Amino acid sequence: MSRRAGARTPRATSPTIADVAAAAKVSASTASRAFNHPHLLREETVTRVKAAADALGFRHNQHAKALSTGRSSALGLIVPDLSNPFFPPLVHAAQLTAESQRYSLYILSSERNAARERQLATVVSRDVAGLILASPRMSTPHIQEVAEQVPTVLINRQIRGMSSVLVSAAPAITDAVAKAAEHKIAGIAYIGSDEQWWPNIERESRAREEAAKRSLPYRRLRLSEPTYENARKLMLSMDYRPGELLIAFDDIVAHGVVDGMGARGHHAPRDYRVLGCDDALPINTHPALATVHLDTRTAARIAVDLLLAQARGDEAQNVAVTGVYRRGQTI
Amino acid sequence: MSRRAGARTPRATSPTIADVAAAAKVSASTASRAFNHPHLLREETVTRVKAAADALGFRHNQHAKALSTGRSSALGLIVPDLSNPFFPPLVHAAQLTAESQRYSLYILSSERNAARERQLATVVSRDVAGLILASPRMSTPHIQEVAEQVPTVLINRQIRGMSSVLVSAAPAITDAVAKAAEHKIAGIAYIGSDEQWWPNIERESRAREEAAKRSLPYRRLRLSEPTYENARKLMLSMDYRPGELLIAFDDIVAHGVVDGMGARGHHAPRDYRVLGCDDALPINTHPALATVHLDTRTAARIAVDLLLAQARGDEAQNVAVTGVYRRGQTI
DNA sequence: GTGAAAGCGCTAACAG
DNA sequence: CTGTTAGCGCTTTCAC
Repeated sequence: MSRRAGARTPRATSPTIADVAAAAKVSASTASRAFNHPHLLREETVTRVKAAADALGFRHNQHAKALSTGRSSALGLIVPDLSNPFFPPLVHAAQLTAESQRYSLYILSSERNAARERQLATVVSRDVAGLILASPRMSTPHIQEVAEQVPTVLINRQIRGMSSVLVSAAPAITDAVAKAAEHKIAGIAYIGSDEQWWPNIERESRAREEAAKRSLPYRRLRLSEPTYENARKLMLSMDYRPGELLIAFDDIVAHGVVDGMGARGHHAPRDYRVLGCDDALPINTHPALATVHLDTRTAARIAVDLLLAQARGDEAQNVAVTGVYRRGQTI
Repeated sequence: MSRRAGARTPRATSPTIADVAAAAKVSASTASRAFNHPHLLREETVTRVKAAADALGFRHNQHAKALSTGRSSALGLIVPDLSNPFFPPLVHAAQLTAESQRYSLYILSSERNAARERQLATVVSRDVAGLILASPRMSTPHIQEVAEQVPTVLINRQIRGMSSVLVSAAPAITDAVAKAAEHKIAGIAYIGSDEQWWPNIERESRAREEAAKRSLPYRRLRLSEPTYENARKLMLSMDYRPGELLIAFDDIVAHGVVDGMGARGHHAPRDYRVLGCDDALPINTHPALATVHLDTRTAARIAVDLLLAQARGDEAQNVAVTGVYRRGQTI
């Protein structure tokens, strides 16, 4: 690490709406109205004010605006882990949607930690017009506490009376199992963490149901955290059952499975079959992983829309966005 | 997509500092001082005010605070692309560092688009106490324009007079080439985009220099965008040179290289060698990729520190954080 | 040490 | 249609 000195930069002071008003020879309220209620003004006045604003490079002070109106023009989005490739596209879509409605978006990452999640939610709830909790791990009472402070929308979690968007993998898991069952499958295993967390529960339940439906042996293999390394190691030591369909929590786990099994000399789809989930990795692998494609961008858009609707007083709504089975060579 | 109606949630109204003051039987100014200048108060008064605040669940209204003091307690961080695994750890570390200094952090993603980057910077610059531009693609004059509005720190870019943190891969590339040169290498190729963008330039320059230093043939293979698919396709059609060392812009490109070459029947390190960069993928692959590990968390911490220092009036500084060569089976 | 009063930049009644 | 006035919640001189 090396350091080297440099110069300092002077700071300009931004024009206020009073400056704009003066330049346009109107009062501050008229200038304000030109932006917020232009229909109340003569068209010529609006034009003149906006021209003056442009000339001065005026931008609203959002803090003053929020203080005055009592509502912020920012939304908050709390995600468990930006490093999980599931979230960045969701975040990005949320940001674009928010912007298109002239809101900005606070993105916060909770490190998959319920306590920190709650802390972030509490702190930010004071300053935003609404909050989106993506796959939250907080307790239901804590979420309700937050929702009392600020309009809140859930992604991948359901709580009575609250808006939510579920990104559902279950139907696609059913499709994948049907596909796998075109060959002989000896049983089904679900590989994920033990968490009581909606995405995990939904996927595990469906895996179990599919096994029951087909009278296949079912088992659940547990990971302390659903990481590549944990999955790979688990495969190294686990009881190998030829012809089993392994349903992994996500693509990261699935790749750990493939590599761990490979190290033991077992290869999909010859010796076993494996399904991933999310379809969000920046690289492909060989053999191409069968997975579930989840449209998180749509989910994010809907979440923002529901949030804004709720902030306007609309009722809570529940929406499900359904993933689709995406073929690969591992089934 | 299915919808179902639900109930609405009532909203509580937050206590103000006046409420706290009343509860503690002091004036608003005293209550304020208890938080901002406790040393001016009797210890007992501070305790009493804070107790009252806790009892009421008081949280400062950041908008009012920012308006009153003229400075926000939020920082902004603009990254080109959250979906690139290089950035989430950086973002996360920046967030933690900011929080530890009682700042919150606005994260914005520019979609690798210079115009949008500028727009985001302009809009947010009005509302934050400082701005970090990570690997910006904006023109230098545009960056300077932003820096006139708000304290700004650059990551992976250098501009005279501005603070910057460079996450340098070059020394590690030199190490990697040395390692590869323990075997016979027939030449060096750099595979990246054509962009005049610091990370790309730094890596390409070093690759070229290493070739010159060893009197090896050098070539540059161009990608329109540095994606997995582009790299894979390029490998399919490119002029294959046995024993060449391929230095990829990042790990994503490197994996495209490995897969494209694999499809042509060429395998590293037997037929060619390949180096990636970033070491941030959530999965490993076989053969394990030789890469450059970049400590983006440290870089982010330093960036936040420099930013806060600059906001306090310190001079601009330049810091380099150096990546290290990480062994793999592809060299 | 503490309180009273003014003001940050903006919006929203209320007049006219 | 537009200006005047008051006030959002907080900090900060300035008195006491």
